[in-house]
Amino acid sequence: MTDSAHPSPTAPERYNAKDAEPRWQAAWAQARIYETKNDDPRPKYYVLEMFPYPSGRIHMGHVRNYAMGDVVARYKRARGFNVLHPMGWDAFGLPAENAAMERGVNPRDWTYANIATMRAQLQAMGLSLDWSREIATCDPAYYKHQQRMFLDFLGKGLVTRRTAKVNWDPVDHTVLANEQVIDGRGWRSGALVESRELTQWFFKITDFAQDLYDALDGLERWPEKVRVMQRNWIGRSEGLEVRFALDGRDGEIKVYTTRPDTLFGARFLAVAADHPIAAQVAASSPDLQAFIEECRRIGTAQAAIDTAEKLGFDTGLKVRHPLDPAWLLPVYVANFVLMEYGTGAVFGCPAHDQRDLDFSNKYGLGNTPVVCPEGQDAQSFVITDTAFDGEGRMINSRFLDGMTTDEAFKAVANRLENEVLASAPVGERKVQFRLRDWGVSRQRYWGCPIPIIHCADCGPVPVPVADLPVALPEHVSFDVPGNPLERDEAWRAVPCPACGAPARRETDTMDTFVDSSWYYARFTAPWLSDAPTDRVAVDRWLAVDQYIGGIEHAILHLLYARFFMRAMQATGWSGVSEPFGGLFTQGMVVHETYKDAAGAWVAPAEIRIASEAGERRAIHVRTNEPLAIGAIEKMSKSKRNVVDPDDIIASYGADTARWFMLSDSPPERDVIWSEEGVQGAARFVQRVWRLVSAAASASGAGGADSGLRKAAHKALAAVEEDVERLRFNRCVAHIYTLANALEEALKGPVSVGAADEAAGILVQLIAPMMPHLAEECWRALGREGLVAQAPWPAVERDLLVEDSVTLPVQLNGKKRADVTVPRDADNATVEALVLTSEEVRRALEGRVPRKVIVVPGRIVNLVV
RNA sequence: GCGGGCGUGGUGGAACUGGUAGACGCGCCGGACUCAAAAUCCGGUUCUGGUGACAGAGUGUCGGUUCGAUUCCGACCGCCCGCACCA
Repeated sequence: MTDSAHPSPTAPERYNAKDAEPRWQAAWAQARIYETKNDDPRPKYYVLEMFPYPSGRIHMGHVRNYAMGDVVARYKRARGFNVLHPMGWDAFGLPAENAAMERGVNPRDWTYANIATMRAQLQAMGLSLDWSREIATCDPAYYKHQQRMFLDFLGKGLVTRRTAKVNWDPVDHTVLANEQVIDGRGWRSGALVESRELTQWFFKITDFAQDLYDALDGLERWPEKVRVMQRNWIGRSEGLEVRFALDGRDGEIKVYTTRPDTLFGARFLAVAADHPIAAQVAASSPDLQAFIEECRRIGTAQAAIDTAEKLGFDTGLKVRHPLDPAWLLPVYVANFVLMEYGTGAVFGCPAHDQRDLDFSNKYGLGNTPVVCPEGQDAQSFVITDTAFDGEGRMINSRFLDGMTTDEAFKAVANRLENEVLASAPVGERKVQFRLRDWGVSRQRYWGCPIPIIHCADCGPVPVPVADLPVALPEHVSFDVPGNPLERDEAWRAVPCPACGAPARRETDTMDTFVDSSWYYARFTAPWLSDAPTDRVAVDRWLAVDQYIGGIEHAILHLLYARFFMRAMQATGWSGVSEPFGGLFTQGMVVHETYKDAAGAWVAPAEIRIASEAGERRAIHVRTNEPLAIGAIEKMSKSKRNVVDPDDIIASYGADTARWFMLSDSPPERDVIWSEEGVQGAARFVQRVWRLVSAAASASGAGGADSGLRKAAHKALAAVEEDVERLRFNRCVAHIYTLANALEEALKGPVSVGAADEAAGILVQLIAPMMPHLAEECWRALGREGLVAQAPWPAVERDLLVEDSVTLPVQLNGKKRADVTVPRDADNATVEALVLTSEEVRRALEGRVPRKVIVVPGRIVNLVV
């Protein structure tokens, strides 16, 4: 350091992150200390952050995510675990194709260039990653195994091909899974999705619906919020499927209901617009045909559903009530009935379902209340425009009258299961799920090819395993919209593996969520070329002990991965069914927004913060123009409130960025990135360096050092507890407290031993968060080797126990005094000491306590 | 509408299973060092009254349980998130 104009002989040098960080990164890489061996006998710990899409550059969200994971990895390593902490790239996806279309680059070249940039950025963060296990999902060495598993799943009946109504994204020109449609719009493009009938490959996630639902209860280390979301998405319900016979003609309509108890309240039947019965009637009714088309038109625009009125069309058909063949019910086609759920038909019970009531009131179908709330007089119980959907006693329901809703459910189910219509039971108990099968076909180039060959004679034929991978053709053009694979005749034309006749390859590729559904399993043995997984390795490492990522994957990725593990288990590629034992969803990185007088957004890099009359003001660096400070929002290009990690690392160093990320907010909440906060973190980096330097050169001949030792071990114990629970902001607070104590101690006489011990503990406590600074300090203290390899220090429990304890004394719940008592004094002794205390006697003003409550070690309350 | 969560100083947030509310950081105010700046250090910082020790009030609002409530219960107000014609 020679940049100081007036170097002081006593002032220690400033810590230079720019010099130290690359130096320690090189030292770690050279010692290969983060490379993990599968045969290491120590207990395993698998920590994983959701791998990034190589979009070009890392952003602050990545910094936060990976900083958290790295703290856990480094801490667990110090605690003696064999830690697996790998990194890879979720490398297939549309942005690569968009870049190809806009700039004429090859998607592969674009992706790998981004990977190179982002890998360098992650390395500059000093993450303790095992780069020897790096994988990219666009590598044929990866997706070949995915194709293999696709074929295995197909063999097990877990993959099917069928024609179905699917969500079509007109902007991205591809199909989307149900999970990828948010509020009727594509999750990436934001375009309103359209409904199209296409032949698609599906993963039969519904085969595991019950297990995926039940196993959520066992995921105790997942946020409750995510479990609730998955439960709702799977949407389990128990009910009865009831067959209604058509009157005056052959046929029946199947209805699924969760309320068979209300069957005597039925007033009508309604079927979906695309129900077969509707089509039959429409064949001879142009009016119904027009109505069905109207429903379809409205139905495609999901957003219209909220405002859409309940509309129906009377088909003229009648069905017989299953509990009374003489009772006829009209059949409507209704716009609110979904073909996709249940049987596509419902029976309408207006009194006990709001939607049915609205419909009934509109078409004058009336209602019959059949469930009377407890405590309500049955005679006067009338429904007008608010349906009653609670529980109660059955009324107007013949043999059910007087039963509870539960009893009535069972009674109806039992009777209809034993009633016969056309040689089959009228009713059947069924469990329904909202979850649909996962459509994985995507009409895009930059994805994993589906390993199927279509033959005119043999139909879809699996590609033989020996022929895998089905690799993407390298030279493709994007000058025409759509999937270039469809136009690549040289790639498409292949002989049928079954009969040898000329055939053509499947041109759809797999949803990129397939790629990310098993990468964590691949990390356990990524070098394997002849199989997706090594059973010994995958069974040993999984489940991932701590998975960290954004809440936006609560359903998508986290549900798909749970399915995929089960499918891998069914095909022998894993012995484990749950991929992630512990899940943590971190909050976003947000930032203030700034606008100039003209209303244009101004980036944080272009402003400085000044304070005038005690008020924060934003000033434009170049023009000195005052700027309006706007709302705090998620970092986004459109609001220009983005801070580039590279800039922060260049000016402050990675440790400062990591420390600030971890310090300011609880990790599950959003963190506000602020210039003041970063500067605070940078100040602390220098302060630690100064303190450690001072401790290293301390030469005091002893003194009252037990306070310092206590502070060090208290901080150590507290950090242990909080880092285990990922409460990094509290770890930071404990570390500050220790730094304050050390600084205080170094001002007076202190023993060299105590100062050295406390400084050593301080360095080890910061090491998981600020690894480079910690190494530099470790060396300054004269310790051997790398702090990254040093075992975690042991807490001396004796130091945590105080000999005497100062108890607050309350009078009627208000604190009036402090009284110091021996630690192990019994309640009577404490009471005596308190009552003789001068302070307490003054506060009592001669009154005698009616009651004395002593909570050992905590508090004393006197009631007067 | 249904489900989940949250309301604490100027600010981000602490407070273990009911036991000293505001730890720790940021900001701000005052001071020291300096020709000056940066850096650093010292003191203060919930509100009200008082020079002061101290007194009173205080965790969205109202009520309850308790010796004692940010914490438990009830009602209400506000905010955030998820789902939403699911039969």
